[in-house]
Formats: sequence, C-alpha cells, structure tokens
Amino acid sequence: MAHTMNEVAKLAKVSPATVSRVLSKSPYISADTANRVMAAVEKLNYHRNVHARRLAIGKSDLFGLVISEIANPFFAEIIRGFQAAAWDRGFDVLLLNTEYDDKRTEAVVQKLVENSVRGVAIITSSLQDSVISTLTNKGIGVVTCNPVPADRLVSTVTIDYKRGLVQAIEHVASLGHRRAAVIAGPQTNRTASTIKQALVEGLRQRGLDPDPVTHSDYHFDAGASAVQAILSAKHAPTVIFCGSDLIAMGAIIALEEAGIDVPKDVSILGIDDIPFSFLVRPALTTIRVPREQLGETAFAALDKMLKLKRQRGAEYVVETELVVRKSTSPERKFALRQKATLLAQHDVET
Amino acid sequence: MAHTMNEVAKLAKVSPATVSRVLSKSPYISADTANRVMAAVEKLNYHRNVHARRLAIGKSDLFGLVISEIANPFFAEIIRGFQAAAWDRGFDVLLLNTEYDDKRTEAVVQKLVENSVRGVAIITSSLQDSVISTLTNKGIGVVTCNPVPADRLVSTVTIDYKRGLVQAIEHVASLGHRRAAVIAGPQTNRTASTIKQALVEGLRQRGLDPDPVTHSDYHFDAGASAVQAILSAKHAPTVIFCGSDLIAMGAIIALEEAGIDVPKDVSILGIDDIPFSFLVRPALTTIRVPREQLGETAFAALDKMLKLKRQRGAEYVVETELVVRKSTSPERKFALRQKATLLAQHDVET
DNA sequence: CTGAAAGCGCTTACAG
DNA sequence: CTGAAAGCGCTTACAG
Repeated sequence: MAHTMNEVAKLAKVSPATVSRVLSKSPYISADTANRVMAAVEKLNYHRNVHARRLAIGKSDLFGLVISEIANPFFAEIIRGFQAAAWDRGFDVLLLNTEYDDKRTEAVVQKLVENSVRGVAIITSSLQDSVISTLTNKGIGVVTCNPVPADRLVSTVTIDYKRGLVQAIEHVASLGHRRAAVIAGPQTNRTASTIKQALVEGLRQRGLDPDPVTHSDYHFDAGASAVQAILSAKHAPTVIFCGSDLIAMGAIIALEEAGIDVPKDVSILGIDDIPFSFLVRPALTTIRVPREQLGETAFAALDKMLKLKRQRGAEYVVETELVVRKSTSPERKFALRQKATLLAQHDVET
Repeated sequence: MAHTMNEVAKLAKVSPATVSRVLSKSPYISADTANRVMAAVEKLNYHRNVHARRLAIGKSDLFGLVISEIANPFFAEIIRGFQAAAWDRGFDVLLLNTEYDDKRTEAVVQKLVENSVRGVAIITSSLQDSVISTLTNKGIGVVTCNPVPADRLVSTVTIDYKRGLVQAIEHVASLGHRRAAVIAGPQTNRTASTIKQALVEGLRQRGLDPDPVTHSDYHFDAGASAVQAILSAKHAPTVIFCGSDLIAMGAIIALEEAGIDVPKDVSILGIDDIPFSFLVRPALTTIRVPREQLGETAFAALDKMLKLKRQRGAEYVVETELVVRKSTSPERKFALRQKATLLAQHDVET
C-alpha cells in the first residue's frame, strides 16, 4: 500500500542508498540530487517505514515510560515532561502502564525488551527492583524513582519531600497550632512511610507531637473515613496533615459534613498539588511535587547516562515546596454577600 | 546485546523457522520440539525483536490514538478505555498528542504513517479532516469524533450531548428556575457551538430564554471572568449552564468570592463530569460524558471495520447523562456544627 | 558525491 | 511436523 524507498529512488533516478542519505540528512549530497529526491518524496507522499529503519539501525529511537495508572492525574504531567523532552531530541516514547496488574506488569517488561527501547523510566513501584537487572543486562538504561544505588545503566530520580514538609511544619507552627494529627498514605507504601516518619519527627521536634497518626489508602473515601477516627479522639487536633491531596479532600468533605468548619476549626494540609487542587474550597494548602520537572529530569538522566562511555548512572533529586492557599475570609464573604443581595433586590425592582 | 532467534534455534537444535512457529503458536509442532524451543527461549531469556517482526509481517500490531493534551484529564479515561481494548486483543497503542502545536500536529501524522499503524482514533479536532484521506489512502483505518460521513476506512464515534442537556433542562425547570444564563465554550469550537445551540433552543422551548449567553474558553479563569458579565446583567439568573466543568468551577468560585451563595442564590451546571468533579463543593451537578466507553468504542469500531471485507466504516454514538449532586443542606450543616462544637468543648474540659 | 551489495532479525510460502 | 530460502524496507561500510 505505502510506497517504498525503491519507488522514490526510481522516480528520482538515483539509488535507494542516495534516498536514504538524503532523508537522513547525511552531508556529501549534491544540492541537485537532494532536490530531486525531495521532490519525489513529496510527490509520492513517502514516509520511511520505521520498523525497517529500526531493524537496519540495530537500535530503536524509543524510550519507555512505565507508570502504574494512566488515569491517575499524578502521572499526567510526568508523562508530559518526559515526552516533551524525548520529542525535543527526536525520540519517541512508549508509554506502558501496569494498572497494578501482575500479568500486565509482566507484559510491560516484555514490551520494553521487544521494542528494544534505549532506556526506560520506571515511575512506579509496581515493578520490582529485580527487573532492573533484566533490563540492564540487555543494555537498556534505567532510571527509577526507587531508592536503589546508581550503577552502570542505572540512575535514580527521587522526590525529596523533606523540604516541603519542613516548610509546612514551620508554617503550621508559626500559625500557632498546638495539636496536630496525621493521616498517612498506605502502610505498605514505601513513599508513604518515609513521609509519615518525616512528618512525625518534624512535628515532634517542633513540640507538636501528632496524635492520632492514622493510615489510609491514597483515595478519597479513605480520607473521609480516617477523619472519623480523628474526630473521636480525646483532643481534637487543630491541624491535620494528609498524605495526599485526595486524602485531604476526603477529609475536608467529611469534616464539613460533620459540621466542622475548615479551616476555622481545623486546618488541612495535603501533598502533591494535583491538577485542579487549586480549585478546592476551602482552599487547600499543599506540598507541590514538581511532576513535569520529574518527567524531564528522568529523560535527561537517561539521555545523559547513555551517552557516557562507561554509562555510569547518577542520582537526581527533585525538590518539593509548600504552597499556601487561602480561602476568602468568612467576614469578607459576608460583606460581599450583603452587597450582592442589595444589588439583586435592586434588579428585581427595576 | 540481545539474543536472536538463530541463537535460540542453535540451542534447541532446530531451525529458526521452527522457533518462529513455536513462538507464534502455530499448530503442527510436535510437543517435544515445542518444549525444547521454549526451554531454550527461557534459558536465554529471549524476546523477539518487534521491529524485525513487524517488517516481516508487513504490518504492525499498532493502533494510534491522537489526542490534544496529555495533561487534560478529559483524555485520561479515553486513553484508558482505548488502550485496555487494544491490549485485550493483543495490540499496542501509539499515543500521540498535538498539544495544539502545528509542528507537532504535522509530526503526529508522520509518525502514524511511519509506524504503519493499522488504524487510528482521532479524538481531537486539532487534526484537520483533510488528514483523514491522507491516512486512508495508505490503508490506515480512521475513527474520528468529528461529524464526517462514514466511508471506506472511516468510522465516527460522536458524543450525543442532547440527551444529557434535555435531562438537565428538565431538571432545572422542574426545580422552578425562571431565569437562566449560559457560559458556553469557545466560539471557534465546533462542539461548543453545538452544545450552545442545543442549550439555547432547549431552554427557549421550556420558556427559559437564556440571557446572557456568553462565551469563554474551556479553562477555569475564563469561567470566573464570564461570571462578571452575568453579575452585571439587569436580571440576575438563578441558574447558569456552563460549557464545561472547569468553566463551572471557575464560575462557582467567582460567585462565592462575590458573596453569592451557590446553590442558594444561583445554581450551576457543568458538562463532562471530569475526574474529581464529585469532590467540588458546593456539589456540582453536571452532564457525564462516558469517556472510558468512548475510548473502548473507538477501538472496537476500528477493529470491526478493519475486519470487514469492504472495510466500510460505521457511525457510533455514545450518550451523555445528567448527574445530579447535592451538597449537604445548610440547615443540616448548622445542626451538625452545633453538635461538633459541643463535643469540642467537652474535649477541652476533660 | 553516488551506487552495488550485504545485512539487520524475523516470517512464510514452498517442499518434503 | 520441519527446514532452506526468499523477502520485508531500510542503512551503511566499501569502493569508486
């Protein structure tokens, strides 16, 4: 169906080798020949077959990106950053998601190898660390967000939550809060544990020993039910640190439905700064994870490592940051409301 | 670096052809041979090179999916549905996003052809209808969400907004609203225009002639600023239909900041039911677009069409539906609040 | 600056 | 049930 290089060659009256050279922008091609070839290419609307190309080249122009859930907004900007960086350098991205399914996870590794990707960024802990050596043994570069030591063909890019957490604790302490609680992410999750520890320690050092410290999964409902435990505690906290924005939103809504005023009675902090979290009301103060930058850094790490003679990996870190958001104050709202009501009445009368 | 079929053949003491047959699950292979081959495959941890495979087969096992923005949550579930359907049938997905950039859009078409995808779903209007023939001329099946006539190798899957809009209008009318306004999506957008027209007509028929009818782009800020125009109108509306959930959220927040009580003073309706829209407070009533289903349907349409002898396309429609969400009533909130306050005081005293 | 030829790693009629 | 051989559409030393 589609045209081949041979047809282009015939039309341009050159050899296929020459067509290939023109298309690959090789130097040492006379302008005249190049023009003839390009004319033929355009006339036939010819496109090279990448499969043949990749086979001949011996390696592909593909990089893999492995995430867990495609529909999780946490990953959207990571994909975007990674992909943009790859495209910029003329590479394509093979996006693979495990959906936390074992069969799929296996298939993901297979696809990475089959497609002879040059490198892969693994931004999920649903791939065991053991697959790393499976990949590097085949010469595939790996960058992972898991805390493994850098090695030949292995780099890491991790998220440093400390900075954002410290800022958050300072912020809360300076606001005069005295009683804190924590709703951490799932107990089985490495990142969630790290964050929980850092939070508990940090708060303690500031004299804000958190209580209770509960767990939940990363989802909305869990945030809501964790709030129940907190509400029934002896001393109600005035601030609740949540392990993710979704947990925080669940908590906010559960609190409001219980008649607790957020942030007047209790303040809520999230983590992630997920898309649209700025739309949440009452406003959600959160710790921003620079996801697009994470994606870009992951690609840059791969690209750089693969160009090294020894292909030695390196360790990269992206920093988090507190984002303080304030709702309009109730007083101001009330004043505005009066005015609006007057206006509305006026409307009706005219 | 990676092993080849030849090495496997040697190890298993068979010909490469036999290895290929075993791996492709061809019948007519003795169990004994198959076992020897599989043992060799496992021993070497061998994976076929897909590029060689695709070249030999003459077609790829790839389907394209073209969207505009990877970070737009509207697309996340579409991707998910499409991808799941493709994986189920053993196909891979090449995800391409235009990001509304002309150069990228051009590159997208090129990549589709280069990769000799079997078919492509175009779920964005940033690709001109003219590229459809470019693709079908190369034997690539196309399914688009644009309202083009079905043809050889061309199917459509469109979103029927009518049903959801009619339900929404009924709902609003039955609630006794008398004055409506509309903040439609961008004037240049085909879908937005269709929706606007349907809304205006539908409301008129119900005696709810909307006024004003304004435009905005699909983003949050636009929703907020559009509200200004509405607030300064002579007769304030009691219900505002928004062209998307994001517009609606912008409107809600702008209204609240202006001291207008949503939904007491004015009700807001969105469209899309984007992820997490159920978390918005005050609760957002919206029209659900079945995005995951849209993705699945798009793939199924391609798959079916390509299996037809004549490869004639068909037209598919997915239906929208009103989703009514209610905030906790202010009265109930107040009652709960009293109770919580009492509890809190009790805490402090103990 | 250009061409003839080998080779990339598979698949699949064709023959047996 | 299995093998030898041709071919998929490119690229790239090698030679000129």
